[in-house]
Amino acid sequence: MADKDALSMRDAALAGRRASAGALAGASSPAGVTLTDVAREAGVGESTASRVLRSHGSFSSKTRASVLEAAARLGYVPNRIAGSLASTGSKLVGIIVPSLANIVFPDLLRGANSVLGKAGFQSVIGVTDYDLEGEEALISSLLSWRPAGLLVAGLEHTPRADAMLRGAGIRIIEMLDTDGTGIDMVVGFSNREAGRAGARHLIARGYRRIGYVGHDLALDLRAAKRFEGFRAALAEAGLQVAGQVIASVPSSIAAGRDALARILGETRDLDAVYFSNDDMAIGGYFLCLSRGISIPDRLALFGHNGLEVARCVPQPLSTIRTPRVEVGEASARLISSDGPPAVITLDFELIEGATT
Amino acid sequence: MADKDALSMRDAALAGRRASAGALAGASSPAGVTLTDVAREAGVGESTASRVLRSHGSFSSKTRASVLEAAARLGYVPNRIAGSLASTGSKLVGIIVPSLANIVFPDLLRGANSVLGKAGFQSVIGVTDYDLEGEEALISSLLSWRPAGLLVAGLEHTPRADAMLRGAGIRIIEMLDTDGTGIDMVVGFSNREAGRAGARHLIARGYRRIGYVGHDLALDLRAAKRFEGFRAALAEAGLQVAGQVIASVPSSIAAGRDALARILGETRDLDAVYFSNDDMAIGGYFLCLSRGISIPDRLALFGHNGLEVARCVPQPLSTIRTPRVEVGEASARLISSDGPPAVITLDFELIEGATT
DNA sequence: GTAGAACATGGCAGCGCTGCCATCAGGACA
DNA sequence: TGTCCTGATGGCAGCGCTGCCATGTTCTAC
Repeated sequence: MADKDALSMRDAALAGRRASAGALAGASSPAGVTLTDVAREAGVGESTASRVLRSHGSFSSKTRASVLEAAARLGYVPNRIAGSLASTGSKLVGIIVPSLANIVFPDLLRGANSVLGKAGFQSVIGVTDYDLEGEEALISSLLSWRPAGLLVAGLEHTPRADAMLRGAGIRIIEMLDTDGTGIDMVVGFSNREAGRAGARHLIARGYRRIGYVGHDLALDLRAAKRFEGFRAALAEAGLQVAGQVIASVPSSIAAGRDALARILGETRDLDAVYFSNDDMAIGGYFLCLSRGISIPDRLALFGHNGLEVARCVPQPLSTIRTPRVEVGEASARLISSDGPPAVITLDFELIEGATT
Repeated sequence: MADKDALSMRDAALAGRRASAGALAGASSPAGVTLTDVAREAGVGESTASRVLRSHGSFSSKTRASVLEAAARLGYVPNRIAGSLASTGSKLVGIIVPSLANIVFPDLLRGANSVLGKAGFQSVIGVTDYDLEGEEALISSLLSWRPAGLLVAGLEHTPRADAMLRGAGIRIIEMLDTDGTGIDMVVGFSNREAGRAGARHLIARGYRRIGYVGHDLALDLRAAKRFEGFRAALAEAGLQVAGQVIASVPSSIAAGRDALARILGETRDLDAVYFSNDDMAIGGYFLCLSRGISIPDRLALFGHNGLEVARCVPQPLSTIRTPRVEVGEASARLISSDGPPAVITLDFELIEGATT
């Protein structure tokens, strides 16, 4: 099927090139065609044309045909700015994420966007770079587009951002974190529990000198919560973090590799390392490969997220698969819901790979 | 100007902080505060309030203070829908990409979004899933928001999409591909040349039985162009593709791993494999690690994109670094440019890793 | 054959803002 | 002292569409 589609697409595309030039030349103005023009051309009233183009209300099939034809002939492109103003409700949905550099957030976006698209919404994105002040500015900016709803990653906001969200009068969905109090709807999982699960897994496998390798926790609040849960679970088992290195840069494979190198230099006899996420862990894994450190015999590695690369390395990484796409999808579905505020907790899954 | 705008808004926002809590309770509706309300509250005319809030035109500093204070007190959120309609020009920019699953496109988005954000634009995204019909629908949908410009990945479109783009009367930037004819502005690099460069590199290193491992070329038109260039360069050297496997799924690490396994089964004595991109190549690399196939002695690998993971594996992948973020940035900068149509070619860089 | 419902349609007032024009107070200048 | 210019301000007509209401028109049931 894919092949056939693609083939016909290609033909279509090629044909288009040739034909396009002449077509629009006839139209008076490029994007300046209004509903009034269409109505006049079709010989009907504005309201009727509007009804036909929105398939809303009643009209005869003859009218329908002539309006549609007129619209096509003029190359009419509806103006949703005007439509939204008139109907006071914009089919836009704002999505705010801290970063696009980590595949986690594109995954989230992907899930949300696919559901939103099908429901006729348009996603407007904002990237905070893990800066809550920036988030505040984005919220204010997005709100000015009078979106139908707002999806925001995380539960932490500045006081003003919080106030704006509460006062916005639209559905607000906070994503990826259930450790805290939400404003309206919350969709995610407990990072604290994820951290505990990782720790318990390592403990159950008999590891006792467990180190932590992380990235900037002051910025990545969810990673900080995992670390918290991780430490708590160690404490419950009478253990403590045997050593830690926290890179002061965003998480990345290179950062994980370098940070593991550092912790191995600083802390003797580690038998396992818990990483703030899979990017970092995979970096650690590569370091071990390079140095010939035997995994998991001499060192066990545990990550978080369940990225594809972590599943595909020769020894699949032990990690926790998080339902990122699903969180996006579920969040998007809530935009048009009218129920009371609620928290939706999706399960994460501990993957017992070959690195523990 | 953009900066000044932002500044005054910010002031307003800050002032609002303090007052908001109590004020909002008093305001009739949460987001229902209009410019008229602010003007009345401040004891000035609408136009004056509008001028102050946009830092546009002249007004006394006393007026400025009272308008800002009134806006803050009422928790005013400007309505850009109305603003855009009145000024016939929205600060929205549409960005259309084929996918979010491959980090290449989030990278592109990231570059574009960072520049656009600073210039006061809001990104509206659309994901086509590599489907040109879907792209057409998205273009039509995005155009209805009367964006200031549209960034689209790729040069190939359906005839209708092509016509819509040409007739939109806004800046259209086609990205990531310069092998073909653009509509307005084009920012990217030659995938064909990238393919040739890869082939020439392998040939120069003495490889002669070179295979190709790719993913669905009917969908990923740029990968197809690379393959084309790759074959052309081989032909110029009197060689041909020694064998090929094209996965009928989107590119992924797993797909690359499996496809390399297949080609090794099907084609004897390959000494190098050119992959459609780094994801696929890294999958191949992991297969070699698992099977103990010595790289590059028994098999050389070459990818495309220069992903982080490819740089961090024990033997850095030989590949071509593509300026994805830069393409996004450059494209975004063109949105507000008013020059004539042009093509901006950014350089890719061949990285001689350890796998060739 | 006719009331009443159900369909079809057009007119028009906004949605909240911006852009243009008109107005008016001062100061510079001859 | 009068003229002109500049700065500061308000009034108001739309931007293009939707929602409501009014006006036919056709159909159905008795």
